[in-house]
Amino acid sequence: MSTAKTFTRSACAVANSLDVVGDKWSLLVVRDLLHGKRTYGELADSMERIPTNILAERLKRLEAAGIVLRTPYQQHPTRYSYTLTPKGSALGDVLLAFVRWGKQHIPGTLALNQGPASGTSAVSKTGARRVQAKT
Amino acid sequence: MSTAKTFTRSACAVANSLDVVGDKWSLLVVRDLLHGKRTYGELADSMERIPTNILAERLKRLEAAGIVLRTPYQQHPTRYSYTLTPKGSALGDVLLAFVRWGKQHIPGTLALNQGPASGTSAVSKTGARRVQAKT
DNA sequence: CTTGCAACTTGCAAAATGCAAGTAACCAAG
DNA sequence: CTTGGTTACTTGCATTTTGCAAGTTGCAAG
Repeated sequence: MSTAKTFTRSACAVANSLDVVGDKWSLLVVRDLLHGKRTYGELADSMERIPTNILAERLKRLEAAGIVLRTPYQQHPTRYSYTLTPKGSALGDVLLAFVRWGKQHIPGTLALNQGPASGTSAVSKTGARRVQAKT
Repeated sequence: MSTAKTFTRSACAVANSLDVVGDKWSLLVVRDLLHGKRTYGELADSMERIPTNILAERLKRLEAAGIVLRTPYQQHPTRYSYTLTPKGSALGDVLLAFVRWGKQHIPGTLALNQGPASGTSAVSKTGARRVQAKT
């Protein structure tokens, strides 16, 4: 039998990848997890201010897809921490491709490059002028 | 003045890339254009059967974003052909990253690798059984 | 017993998606 | 000159997905 799924759209790897992470938020959550964020609250506090209901739903979907892992890190008020599985970390290459494309073709955008475990965090900018971060 | 846009969500290159191509269809259109499809009809006949209203809207958005170029290829009933700009072709790297990730982590998916201009078209498979490519 | 988190859930209004059908411009037959 | 075919879209909804705000739960501290 192997894993013979019936694909929703086609057998194309791109189409099926997009069915999992092809929306405006999923990859940003993965980005933040790669950056070392662990708790729901940290994820909700991202620059892009993801709505909390969307965050909750995405975490469930990503967990169901085997991309994130949810584990309790505290007992009494049971709280969970979110981390990436190997499958999730592998999306780093996709993120990288987006970063390179964005930096080269969307003036003013920048990238926070994360070191997988090292914690190195450099900022690189592109074209244009300074951009206002929110106060 | 340069190109000082106000970003909708943040200055992050990933976030802004996703604002342009972060949906389930845009990158599939780019994929097909990389594969050499040129006309509206050819694009509409993709494996994934994109609804025509969505295709029309995406082509407009991608054109507005400087990713595709619309040029008339015939006069009397004026018909247009769609091609990728350099900015659009550069998305090939993102597509490639998705292909690699999908092939490695979504069993059964496959990739039609396109040669940018060479027309070489090899098929590589992952896991599962053989899948029918279009004739 | 009232606050104050942290982590979600719920209630809609608004926007995006998808399916089916319709339209427009032109050509070729009958 | 009327019918039919082709290509490229547009239009009309029904359904689904967003997004904003506010509410809920578990527990600890004052």
